[in-house]
Amino acid sequence: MALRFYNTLTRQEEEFVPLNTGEVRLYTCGPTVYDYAHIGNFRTYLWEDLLRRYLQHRGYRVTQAMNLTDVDDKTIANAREAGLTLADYTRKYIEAFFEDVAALGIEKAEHYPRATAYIPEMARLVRRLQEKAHVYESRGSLYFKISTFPGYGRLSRVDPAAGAGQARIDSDEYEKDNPRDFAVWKAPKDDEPYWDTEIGRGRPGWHIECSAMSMKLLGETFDIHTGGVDNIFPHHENEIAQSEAATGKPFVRYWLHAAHLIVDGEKMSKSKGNFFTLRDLAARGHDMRALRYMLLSVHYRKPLNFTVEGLSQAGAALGRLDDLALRLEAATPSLTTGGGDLAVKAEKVLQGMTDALDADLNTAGALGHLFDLVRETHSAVDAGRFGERDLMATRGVLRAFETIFGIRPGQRADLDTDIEALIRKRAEARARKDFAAADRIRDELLGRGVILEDTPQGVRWKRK
RNA sequence: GGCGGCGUAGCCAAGCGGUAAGGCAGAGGUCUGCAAAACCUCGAUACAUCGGUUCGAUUCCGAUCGCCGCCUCCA
Repeated sequence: MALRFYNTLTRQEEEFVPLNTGEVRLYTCGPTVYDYAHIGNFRTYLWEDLLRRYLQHRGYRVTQAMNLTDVDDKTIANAREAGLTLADYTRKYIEAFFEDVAALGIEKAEHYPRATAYIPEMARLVRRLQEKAHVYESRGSLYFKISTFPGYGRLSRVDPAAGAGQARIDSDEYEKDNPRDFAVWKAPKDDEPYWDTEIGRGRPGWHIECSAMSMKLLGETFDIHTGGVDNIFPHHENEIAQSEAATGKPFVRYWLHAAHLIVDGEKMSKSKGNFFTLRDLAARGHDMRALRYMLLSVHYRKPLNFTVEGLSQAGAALGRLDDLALRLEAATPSLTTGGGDLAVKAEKVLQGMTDALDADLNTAGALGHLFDLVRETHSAVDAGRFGERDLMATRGVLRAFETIFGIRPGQRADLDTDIEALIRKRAEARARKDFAAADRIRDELLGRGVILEDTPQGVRWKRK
């Protein structure tokens, strides 16, 4: 089966064929570093991580770029408020972003271009647009004239001829010819950072950043560009206009967009008090692995309703995978030869998972197949129908889950030596049938977050 | 107002023309010193509502209701 993605450009699921065989160039819209990223942002970043991992699993070499927008209205305003230079202010949130990325187990992209490091490239792109008469000046700023780009609106399906809706009626942006024309270069102001470039002094517009950096790092036509649905218009529409107007080439072949995360059924917002950063959740003791599992278990194009109950359900589901992995870690096959029924099942499950993920990254479908195998594996081990081949095959499926979903089943912190000593003491107590003493030790360990399970093969432990 | 998405058991969530995967929670049982874990059994005359197309619709079409989003440099 072929890998297929839903392409926003065509509003259809299409077979994925990269420009160069075996290689995928991927641009994922990253954070504006004016504050901590919230879990809605990470829903998107996590899905992009899955996309990257799955492409790799399918044998593609991936080159990914994720921008860090470190100059825009908000970063400038917040830096001023904090009494810091723009660079000092954004550094803090760039560092925080990478801490969060690490906490969630997101693979690093090949490139994290900062907007302020690509100003000359942006100016050059604007220059090209000027040369082709796509840009006009107004009050010292440069605007892209959308009427000069016939394909405008193809991605978002907005009608460039129609007015921009009632929302902007009272805006004072009357210096534009058309309300939907957008700034590619902003006039310098005394109290704002600015750069001297070949097109003069000023700072870049938001959209030009992504066009300039993506084309510089990935080429003027590349394979996949992603972001949240809110980016479809105006950001990505404008990127297409600028890039294709400048180069005369198709900009991006596949546009993929993730639906939003909502909290308790409502849009997340600071005023509603339902706004969570990763740090908020970690501080409340929530498990980042469970969060990762939860955010990945819902198909990326469906709205995801985040609730604390949902997070704990995700933790419980993940716990089942952990339990299986721990059991397999300790397992000795009951049949050194023979068995093999489960190995056959495992092959089918792996195929089922691949088919599901091939179909526009259907993670929920893939997990359904995985849990079929979980149940049947336990069943086979219980029944003693479990051979060497079965063990290998089952471990193989768990490894595939680990590389694709970025979650390692059975992962646990190491035991302290004094906890190990307690576990041994309890085993001795049980051996002499001193169950009262054994239970005391078990309770004590539970209080320290260690759960014990007595199995025919001996004591197993895991962290709560 | 324009454009787009979503509505499946208590909760989460696949499926998208042939009669409802999976997870969590719950009930009963097996196993266990007791637990835990695991396994077995049990759950939607039914997929928001109402029409239509069809031999047949959760799946296609239309309408209605509800929710979410974009149209303002919010993933």
